[in-house]
Parts: sequence; C-alpha cells; structure tokens
Amino acid sequence: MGSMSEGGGNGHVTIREIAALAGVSIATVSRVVNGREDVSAETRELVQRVVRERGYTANRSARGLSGGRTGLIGATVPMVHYPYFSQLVGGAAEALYEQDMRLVLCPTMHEHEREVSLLERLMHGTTDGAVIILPEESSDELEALLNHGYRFVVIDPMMPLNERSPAVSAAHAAGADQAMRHLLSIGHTRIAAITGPRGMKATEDRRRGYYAALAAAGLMPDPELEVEGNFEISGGVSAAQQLLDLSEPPTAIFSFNDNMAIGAMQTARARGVRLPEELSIVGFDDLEEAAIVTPALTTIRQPLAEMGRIAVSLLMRLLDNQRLEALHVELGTRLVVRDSTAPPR
Amino acid sequence: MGSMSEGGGNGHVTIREIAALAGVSIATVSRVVNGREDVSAETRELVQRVVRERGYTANRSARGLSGGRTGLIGATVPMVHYPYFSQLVGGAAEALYEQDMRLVLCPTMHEHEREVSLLERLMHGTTDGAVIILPEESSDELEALLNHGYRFVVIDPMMPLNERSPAVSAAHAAGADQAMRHLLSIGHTRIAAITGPRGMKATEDRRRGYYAALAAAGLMPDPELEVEGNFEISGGVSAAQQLLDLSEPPTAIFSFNDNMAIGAMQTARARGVRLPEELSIVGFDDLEEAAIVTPALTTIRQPLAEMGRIAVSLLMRLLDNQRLEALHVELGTRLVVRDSTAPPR
DNA sequence: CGGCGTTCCGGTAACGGTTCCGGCGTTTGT
DNA sequence: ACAAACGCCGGAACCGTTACCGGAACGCCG
Repeated sequence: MGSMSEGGGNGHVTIREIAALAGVSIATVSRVVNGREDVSAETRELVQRVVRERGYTANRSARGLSGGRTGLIGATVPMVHYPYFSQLVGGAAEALYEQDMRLVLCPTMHEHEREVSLLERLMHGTTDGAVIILPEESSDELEALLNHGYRFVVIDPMMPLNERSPAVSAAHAAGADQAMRHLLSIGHTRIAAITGPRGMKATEDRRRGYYAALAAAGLMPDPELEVEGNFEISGGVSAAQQLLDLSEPPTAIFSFNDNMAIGAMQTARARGVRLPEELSIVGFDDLEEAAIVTPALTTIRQPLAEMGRIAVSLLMRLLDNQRLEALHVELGTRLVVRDSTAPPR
Repeated sequence: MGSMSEGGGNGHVTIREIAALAGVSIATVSRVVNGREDVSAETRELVQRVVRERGYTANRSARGLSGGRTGLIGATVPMVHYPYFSQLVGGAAEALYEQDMRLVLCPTMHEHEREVSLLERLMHGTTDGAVIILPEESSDELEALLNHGYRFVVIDPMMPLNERSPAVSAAHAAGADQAMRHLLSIGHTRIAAITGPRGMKATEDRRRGYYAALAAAGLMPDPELEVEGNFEISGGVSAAQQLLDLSEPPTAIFSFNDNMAIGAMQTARARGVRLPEELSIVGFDDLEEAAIVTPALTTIRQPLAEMGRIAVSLLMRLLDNQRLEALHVELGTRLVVRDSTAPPR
C-alpha cells in the first residue's frame, strides 16, 4: 500500500515515463506538476493519476538546473545544539516544510571565515536563499551579498544592520522593560544587570530598556551594578560573584539571558544566599532550562520558533520578488513569572 | 580582498567561463576541480588560479544532475529543538561539513506518514543518502528503502532492526548496568526503574541491563518498582508519584532518560522528600539540563554528537560502495556522578 | 623506424527538468 | 463571414556538469 513499494520501475521515475504513460508530452506533465493553469481538467486529472500511481517526484537537481529554483534554503547557525538556535532552526524548518521546501543546515562554529565561505557556496546554485542566524558578518559584507542578488533574511543580527537587509529579531528594549517593570513593581530598587558583550545589538537594546525602566521609576543607574557577561553560564557565575561582593549588593539581578541567569543562581546558591528571598533573578529567552532549574526562573520569553517561521515567510516573499513593506521586523516578548523573583526583604 | 567582491561577472561564474579564461576545455576544468590525476601540473596550476580569481564553485544542481551526486545528505528528525536530537544533528552536520557536504534537515514531528513521504522525496534525486534519526518506520519499510538502492544509516532505531540496515546507537544495556552498579555500590537495594514505552529498543535494552545488574547483586526484580514512562518530564512526575505512594517506596530510582529523571525530581521536591538523602536518582543521556538542575543529576552519558559523526562516516563509506565490516555499531556510555545520588539512610 | 602504451586533453552525449515558441481547433468580435 | 483571440498542447532549446570516447604528442622498445 505504501506508495514506495509500487513500481517494478527500477529506481527512479522520470517525467518522460509519466508523459509516455499518460500519452502526453513532458511539457504537459511539467505543467500539471507545477500547477499551471493552462491544462484542461481532464488532462490534468489523467496526468495526476499516473503521477500518483508511479509515485513520481520531480528531481530537485534537474529542477534547480533548469528553472533556477532548487527548493532549498540555507541556514547558517553558530552552533546547532544550543537550545536558542535549535528552536530558531526548528521553526524555520517547519515553515519551509509547509512550502515543500527544505532547509540546508550549515553550522559555522562561530567562525567568521567559515560563514563567509559557506554563504558563498550557498549562493552558487545550491540554494535559493538563506536564513542567516546571528551573523558574524559585518553589515557591509551582508550588503555585498545583497548586491550580488542573493536573497536572505537575518535573524537576530549581532550588529546593527543596514536598512536594506531584511531582519527579524525580538523586541529587546521592550522585553528588558518588561523584566524591569516586574522587578520594580514588586519593590526592588537596587537592580543589577548582567549584560551581554558590549556592542552586540541584543546587549545594547536591552541595556536601553534597562535604563529606560530605571529612569521611569526615577532611579539613577549605578555603574557598579552593571557587569558585562558573555551570554554563557560561566559569565553568569563570575558576574554574580562580582555583584555579591559589593559592599551594598543588589536585591535583584536582571540577566540579559537565561544562561547567565542560571550561572548567577549557581553562585548565589554556592554562597548560601537564598533565592528568591534574598535575591531575585530574572532572565531573558525562556529556554526549556528556565522551567526546570530551582527555583524556576522568571524570564522574558522570546518567540524563537516563531521568529524562525517569520524569517522564512519574509524570505518567501523575497523570492517571489515581492517588495517587502517592512524590512526589519521585531517580535514582541512576554514576561513569564516563575519562582525566582519575590519582593525584597 | 574577500573573494566575493571580485568579479564584475554578473551573478554566477560557470565552468565555461573558467575554461575560456584559462584557455582549456570545460572537461579539463572539471577534472581539476574534482581533483582527478590526469592533468599536467602546469595546467592544473593555471586552472586553479583562474578558479580562485573568479571565485568559481561548481553548481551543485548541475553536478547532481550529471554525476548523480548532489553532495547533500538528508536527515530526518522527530523534533529539531529537543536537545537530544539537536546534539545528534549537530554532530552529523559537522562531520558532513568536513567532507564538504551539507545536511538537509527534515523534521517529521513524530509523524510516520510524513517521514515516509519525506524519505521518498529525499531518495528522488535530492540527496545522496540519509541519516534517519529514531525512525518511526518499521524494519520492513526500511528494508524496502534498502532494496530501492537508497543509502542510509539509522541512529537510535526505535525498533530492533533487520541485519542489513546500518545503524548506530548507544550501548543501552551496558549503560543501564553502569547506572545500576553505581546505585548498588553505594548501598541501595530497593531500586526502582522508570522505563520508556514498552517495545522500544532503548527501553528493552536498558531494562535488560537493569535486570542483569539486579541479578548480579543477587536481587529479585520487584514488578511494582518498575513503571512505564514516556521519555518526557511529565512521564517522570507521574511515575515518581506512583513510586512514592508505595507502602515501601524505593530508596533510589533509575530513570531511563534525563527528562523523566527531572520530572521525578520535581515530584520528590513537591512532596518534600529530600534529594539525595532520602531518594537517589540517576538518569540517562547527560543532556545539558542534567548539569543545571538541583541537585545536579547523576546520569549515564551518551556520546550524542559522536553518534552523529559516526553515522555520517558510515554513510560515506556506503556511498563509496565500500562494504561495511560492522553494520550495527554501539557506542559506549559513561557514568557521570553528580549530586543526585547518595547512600541510603 | 614502426608499433604500442602513456599522458594529457578536447568534443560531446547524457542527466531531468522548465519554458519559450508555435500550431492546432474553437470561440469571440465586428 | 472572416480575422483575431484564446485554450490547450507538443517540440525543442537550454540550464551547468560529469563521464566516456577518442585523438594528439611523446617516449620506449624491439
């Protein structure tokens, strides 16, 4: 019954066989398969039946060669197995599947060089376009790609991007504001920030939100309450050490991502400071990890899978040569309150 | 300096242009690019220079059409963003990259139907072979693929596989034995098991290890200490509830994966049973999560990325038409002792 | 010196589609 | 009633590569 068990047809079925079987030309079969309109209903019916019977699928290479469309989209990712990235990729792959397209996965290991060469290969007839996640490349390099006529959209640009490159990201500043508002609303006034690396768009935007919320509450930012992290657990533990060593330590920490928040929780626990009674912590991302640590982490949810999906839908429109009304889209975030935050004592 | 900024060549460079520029035939360029031996050193040199200057890369579609090799490998995965799978995929993608091949990602959402149709498309000229992760398909269906001449290797087969299909998995039984030995060695005798779904190879093999270790310690398996889970956190919490409701609850739990172990930890905590003093828990997998929960989870490490790498290296050999000496390879596991296990009181 | 094997390279037929062009036969407009 | 338009379909060029076949140049040996 499985369609793959049918044919004595040795190996693969070609369009020519289908044409012969249906008694039409290959051009007609092609038209039917591609859903063109200029085929009579009965012919269409007939061809479709034969196609189904023999389990015919157009050879993607041939299609790519001829029509210029491969049905493949490249996706460069710094690291596949980081939850943050795999959620993005998952969303993108899923959206692509619905368009009967596939995703070609290209891990860059955070190496700029590798990303460049990968993109160059991708452009060259392998794929129709690409989703570039957290690009290592400069805005100029991206623009060069654009000028070569390659279609792509970047997710979560590391640096501020030129206006012409389509990009999707989370609303960093607004998200940071949500986090701060929560902390402020339950009574904290001495709130530290563990930021990301200086210069990254995500860092700077979230920092902006941090300042804005502080200002709105009539608080002055205190430089010693702001320490730079690396978006990894390790950065969280050392930042928290620094913070807790202060003569007047903060009562709450806003960590710019979940990883560092988890690191901060670890050093707090190691020092015997009780969470959340003595120290509140809020993260950013809402990875699966956030829900399983103790206490469960209050955090700002980024709709990662959704970002992946949106990216491909933008890309699809680009491939259809539609003008995009908005090149840069920012997705809203959501505060998820769990157990790592409480009023200060 | 970047090679992508060179050419006024509008768009893509073809083999014909290179040939013209170098004053040789396209056949020769093809030979050079593919590293064939029958080209004189000077000609090779010349062609390589031109290739480098113009930033030429062979069009993969054309190559696929002509030579039958696309340089693409399909990978079907139940769910991209599960850490377990993304680690496998990451390893595979990385190994593929080193061979200058790429991975085509195909999420199946655990749907059998979808997996079948995906595989069928993949076979049909899109890819040279596939890595099938945790296949939903029966051994017979896989064998049918084999008979169609499609090359693939499966990772972590869900069901016992026919002898002809190459497969890589972890040494489930041995791993379970390691876990049990650890628990036994620190003095536990009443050890429960939270298993996976009945019938799955991973479940049955690990159960075998569980029994074997029990037997080796002169212990009889107690049916009420064995409860079936679903490999998700939810399964862990309900299984643990059942276990802790026993008139004589276990002093230790061996969970057949980390997710369920984490679930079990959650219910233990919810009931106020102290970990690890009153209850020891050991998991299986060693996901990132295992290290960050409280207490940190003692578990059996599966070399997931390595499994992905091994799978592609097997696949490569298959594509080169080499006979494989061993069709089924099992990778060893390792006990990682953390804080969730302690001697019984 | 002729025959033969090597080495190196060019010509060219596939590969399996898509798409343009043109040709029927039938309807529509005037 | 005749031209124009349209619906539907077949023929064939073309996409960029690889692989096969054969030829030229050269060296070696008998």
